[in-house]
Amino acid sequence: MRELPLVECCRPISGPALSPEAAAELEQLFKALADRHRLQILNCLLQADGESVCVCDLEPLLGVKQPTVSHHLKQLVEAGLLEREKRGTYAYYRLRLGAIERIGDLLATPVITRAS
Amino acid sequence: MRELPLVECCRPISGPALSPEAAAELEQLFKALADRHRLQILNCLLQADGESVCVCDLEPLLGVKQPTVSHHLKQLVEAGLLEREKRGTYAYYRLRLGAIERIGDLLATPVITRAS
DNA sequence: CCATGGTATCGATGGACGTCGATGTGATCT
DNA sequence: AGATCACATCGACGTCCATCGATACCATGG
Repeated sequence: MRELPLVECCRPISGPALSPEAAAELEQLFKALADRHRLQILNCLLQADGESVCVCDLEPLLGVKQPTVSHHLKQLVEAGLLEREKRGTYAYYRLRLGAIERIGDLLATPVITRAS
Repeated sequence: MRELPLVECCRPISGPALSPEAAAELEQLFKALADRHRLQILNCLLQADGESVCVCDLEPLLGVKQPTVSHHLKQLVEAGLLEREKRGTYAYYRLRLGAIERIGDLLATPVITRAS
């Protein structure tokens, strides 16, 4: 039979544990970041200093075909990280303000870390 | 034929663009975070305030079977986020110092963001 | 030394995801 | 209007991954 272990295990999870719903939400955000091509897109947009970038320029940078680029851009938009703007036949994408900072905040605040 | 677009697109990518290798490395880290159960494990360990937690206590918390818990813990160890310590028949896991902070740093430093 | 209990590993299965050719859509130009 | 170009969507294919039952491993207890 089990008695008290050497160290107190995961206490009754007092306080604001990460709820399954909140965990699923965070999961979605990190999934959007968990792809090398999407990371390169974000890096490119960050270097663009807030300016917009069109799809045609990302294709040679990433080394994938155009449908794949569009696919990744859509993922990032749906994750709330990018904004889309159409000018003529071109589609321009830019970072949503504070998107990256929001991620950093999530790691530094009670959402994932302890309560205090 | 293409002429100059309305806004200068992704400039010749001057400076420290995220290399494919660096992007792949970052991808691995975010993949480790892109799962609700692994996020709950991290949250639990953060609440444990640096103390260790054994597998048996995570099983009911996550609502998955023991092999699945071990699988996720292994993922987190391989990602460099957790450390494993065996005491008797129990296996205890704890956060590697500065693991979470390192993630935050990645988002705030030139690795992903612009050079300056 | 055998039984037991906690964990790790293996193998199979079902679902999610990245990729790209083909096609659709909408705007620009002649 | 027809042609062309940029981009989005669709459908299919291959691969990766989370999950869990079965089993192996290992330390402890009787």
